[in-house]
Amino acid sequence: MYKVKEVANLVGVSVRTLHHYDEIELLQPESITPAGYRLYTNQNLKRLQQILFFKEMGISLQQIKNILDRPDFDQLEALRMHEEMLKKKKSRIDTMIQTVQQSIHALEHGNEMEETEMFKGFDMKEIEEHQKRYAEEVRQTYPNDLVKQSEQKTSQYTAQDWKRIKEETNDIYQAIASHMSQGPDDPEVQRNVARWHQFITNNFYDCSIDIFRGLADLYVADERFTKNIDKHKEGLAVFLSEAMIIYCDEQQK
Amino acid sequence: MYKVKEVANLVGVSVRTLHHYDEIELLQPESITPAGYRLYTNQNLKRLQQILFFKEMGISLQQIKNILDRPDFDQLEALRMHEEMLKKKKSRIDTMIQTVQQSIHALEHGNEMEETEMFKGFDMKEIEEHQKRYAEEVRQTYPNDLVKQSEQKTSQYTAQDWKRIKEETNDIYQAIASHMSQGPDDPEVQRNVARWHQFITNNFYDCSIDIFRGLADLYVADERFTKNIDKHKEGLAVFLSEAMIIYCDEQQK
DNA sequence: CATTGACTCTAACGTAACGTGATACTCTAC
DNA sequence: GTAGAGTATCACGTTACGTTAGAGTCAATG
Repeated sequence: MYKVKEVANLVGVSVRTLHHYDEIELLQPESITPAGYRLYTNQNLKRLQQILFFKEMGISLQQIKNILDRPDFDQLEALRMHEEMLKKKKSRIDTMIQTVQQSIHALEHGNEMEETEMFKGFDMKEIEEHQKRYAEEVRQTYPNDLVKQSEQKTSQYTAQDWKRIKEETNDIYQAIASHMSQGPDDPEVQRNVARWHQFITNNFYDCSIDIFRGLADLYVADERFTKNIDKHKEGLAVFLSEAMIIYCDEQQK
Repeated sequence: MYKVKEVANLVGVSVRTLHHYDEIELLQPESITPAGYRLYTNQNLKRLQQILFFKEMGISLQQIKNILDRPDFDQLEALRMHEEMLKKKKSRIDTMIQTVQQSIHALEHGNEMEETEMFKGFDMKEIEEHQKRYAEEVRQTYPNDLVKQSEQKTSQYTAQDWKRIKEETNDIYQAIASHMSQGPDDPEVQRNVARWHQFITNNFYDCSIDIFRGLADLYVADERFTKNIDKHKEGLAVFLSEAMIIYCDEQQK
């Protein structure tokens, strides 16, 4: 069992960082003493290691939380991707070292470098590509059979069907959005989440509770979803996601 | 001559980044078209290269500006330090790669890693040390003879002298602080900056205009100075620095 | 010559991930 | 018993842009 400063020293982060991670429920201590002190275990440290690897990859803390909270999170697979990413970062730094050495050489010999040569290595494109790909893999939640089921159903939809679907979607989202101040476990919010669940099963595919839970993650993990949902109301995606998780917890009692 | 998007593409930064650098006077385009378009030259690109190297070192944009604006900025020396820093970053990533490989190995074989082993490489201490040392070297503005002159003078000061010096310092700072809203070129502000200049010469060392200008840089480049001065009023260090530079420009006309 | 799409500008709000400082309680070594 | 280190919460501040909006500019095209 470790106290907060012990963890901070061991790992090389600040106490404030650990407090922050606790606040956002990214890394919550295993237990709390009567005085309110945080106590961390080896299990916490393992999760913290993963967090730091993901951070090194440039993944946001919210996304890291979503990843680590997934029931099907594959630690070994994640470690392999971390290794790949670190090798890419190393390669980028190697390129930058070459650039700086060529810059030194050019300066010492009064030469001019090509513009494209001057900036080799700074480009974050390759790393950002990797981040994107990883995020893409992480949010690949749909089993193929669901995609097929959905495609089978929707391929027969008329424009009228889509209009109805869009209207009902808006209706449900607005109903949930208008109760954001009541909290995600508000009965009215939960009623509409149930509507949403039923709506997906009626119109797209058989949506089990586990799949619905995965969808909740997706709404915040995939910024395209987040953006789209937040068009109804700022912050709705996070709120809806939380409400869906509460709903799933209730259904699975 | 390049337009803003051309530079952005060549270098791998965003247009917004270049706008931002222009706004804070870190990288100002060589010229502006009648339509207000920014035009960059090869000289701008060279400075941008330096900026990106310093950014890679984790130096703040304000500090980068201070460094690059110094008349005695040594580009070759800076490039050498960039190389050194990049090698340290590479070394850190190598350590992290080893950590992740050992983590994979431990997981595959059902072993437990030592806590200290789990977090090797994450620690930014060595890199932060390097940043600090670099910042230290950058703000080493005092020639040794001034330090000696100051030490010679102040070694004879009594407690009464120090009391008087402290009071006069406070007096000058308060006078300047109370005119911050008037702008750094306000006559009253400039009068007190002259007082400050004379005060340093009277009490510490012969303070030439160039040295005074260097001191102005130091007040914002060295966060210990910044913090100390800002105790009088938030933002006073930056304001005083600007006022001192205006004063020096006036003196050197 | 008008149009259009890409590019450019300024302005301003928003954001993530903490740092920092204040205040008060807790714990442990001396 | 005490002092210093460690712990808690709270809340404001910060950096470095991203993003959006609205409007002007430019060059290719029909």
